[in-house]
Amino acid sequence: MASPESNSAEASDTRDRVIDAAEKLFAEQGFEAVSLRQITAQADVNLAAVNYYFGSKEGLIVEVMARVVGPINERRLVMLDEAESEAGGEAVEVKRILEAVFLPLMASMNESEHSRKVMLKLAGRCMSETGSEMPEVVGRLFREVADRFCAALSRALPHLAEAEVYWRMHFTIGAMLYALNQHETLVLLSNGRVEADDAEKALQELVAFTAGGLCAENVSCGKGAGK
Amino acid sequence: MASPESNSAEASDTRDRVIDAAEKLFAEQGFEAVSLRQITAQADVNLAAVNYYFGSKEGLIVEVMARVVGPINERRLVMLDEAESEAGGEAVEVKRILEAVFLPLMASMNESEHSRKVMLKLAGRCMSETGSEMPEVVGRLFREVADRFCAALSRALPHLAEAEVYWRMHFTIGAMLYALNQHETLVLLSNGRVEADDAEKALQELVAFTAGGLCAENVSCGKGAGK
DNA sequence: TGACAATTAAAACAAGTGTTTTAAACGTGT
DNA sequence: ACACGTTTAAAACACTTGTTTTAATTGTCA
Repeated sequence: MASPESNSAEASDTRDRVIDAAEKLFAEQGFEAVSLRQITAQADVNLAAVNYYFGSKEGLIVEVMARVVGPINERRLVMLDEAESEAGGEAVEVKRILEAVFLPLMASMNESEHSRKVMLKLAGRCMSETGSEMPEVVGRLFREVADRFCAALSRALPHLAEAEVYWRMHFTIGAMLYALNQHETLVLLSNGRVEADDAEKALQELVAFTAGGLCAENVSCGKGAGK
Repeated sequence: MASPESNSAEASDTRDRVIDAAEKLFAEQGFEAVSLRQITAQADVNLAAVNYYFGSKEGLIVEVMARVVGPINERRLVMLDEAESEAGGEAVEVKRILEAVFLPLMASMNESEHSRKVMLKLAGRCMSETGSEMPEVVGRLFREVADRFCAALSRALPHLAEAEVYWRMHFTIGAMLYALNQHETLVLLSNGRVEADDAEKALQELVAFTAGGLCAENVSCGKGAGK
């Protein structure tokens, strides 16, 4: 009768193995595409363990996402705090805001060996899936960071109307997620001119592009202005 | 024995109804999430009709995608052709290249009444789904346009290395698709500061942002340059 | 009208899903 | 050593999926 979820301190071997396997498989194939039987087979664990430990498949998804995205968002807020206190009362410059968004994600990719592509695709997937495919609980994990960074951007870009800040922040997220999610597509499409696994370069390009987009005053650019 | 797919000229009522229903449902819920029973019920048609006319579910997906995305890509190429011939031998300016990418999509949203959100979500979905969820045939629909626009951008942005053009084009696509796919999220997140269904404004903001990103030389911007 | 093909309809199929149930094994504290 | 709660194991359940099969119906041309 007692729920196994209540004892959080005790480490169950099979419980962790389930989460590890789920993280890997979710990253590779998406939440819906992966079956509990795949997960439990990968974890070398009985099928019923998932419903025993997590209540349901959705419960497992929430657990996995929280473990992956929680630390990243924490570090994002820390970096933004640091930048804001360094700036005193002044607005933080756009470049630093963007780095506070991107760096923690990139860093967590380099932490563990296998986590590189896992985190990458998982993070990308977590927002490319819409509505019903994505438990609302997971969405809530991002609400706080989104609000904080929106406020910071508004201060850094006072020449933009409030709605424009939201638009551009939206585009920024899209650029980042698509870059993560479809990285292989880029490597393939560029015929090797873009190297795989060059996280350094990716971050550099991403910051350059999104900063340029966020700070843009108008669209006149390159060869002469429009007629 | 004869395959019904061979007679393309004849218009079968139920065949069209299946495609219409599938387009709507795929747009709302994604390719995998929609079952053939949902589609045939919506179309008021027998279940077996799908396999009869399209061979399989994947065959139906290809048909739907081709019908939606084909005309859009054709118009994109036409607009790029026009811009290039207008420019003579000169490079087309970035703003016009971007409009050639975005305008046909926006325009097709305003064509038919119901197609607004349908096309929107469908187009967004067509690239946010990765690998196995997306038949390779559909991906091929975009190969030609991608190559043409990459070449145009390379000419318009000669100061960028080739790899950088690919990176930034990638980010551009990401911004566009995310804007389409997660538009409701933006409306919600902005607390009404961003209005729904304002395609005009969306295009304007998208062009401004992506042009700024594509043309960016460096990331110094806003309040003072980085330390 | 009769025959033959194209189309629609209904039912069944085989496989896979998440979940639940029922037992067995394990570990721990008395 | 015994009993009790926790954890694993195996099977079954109820349901949905895409696909096939089998029949009935329709339409068209000779």
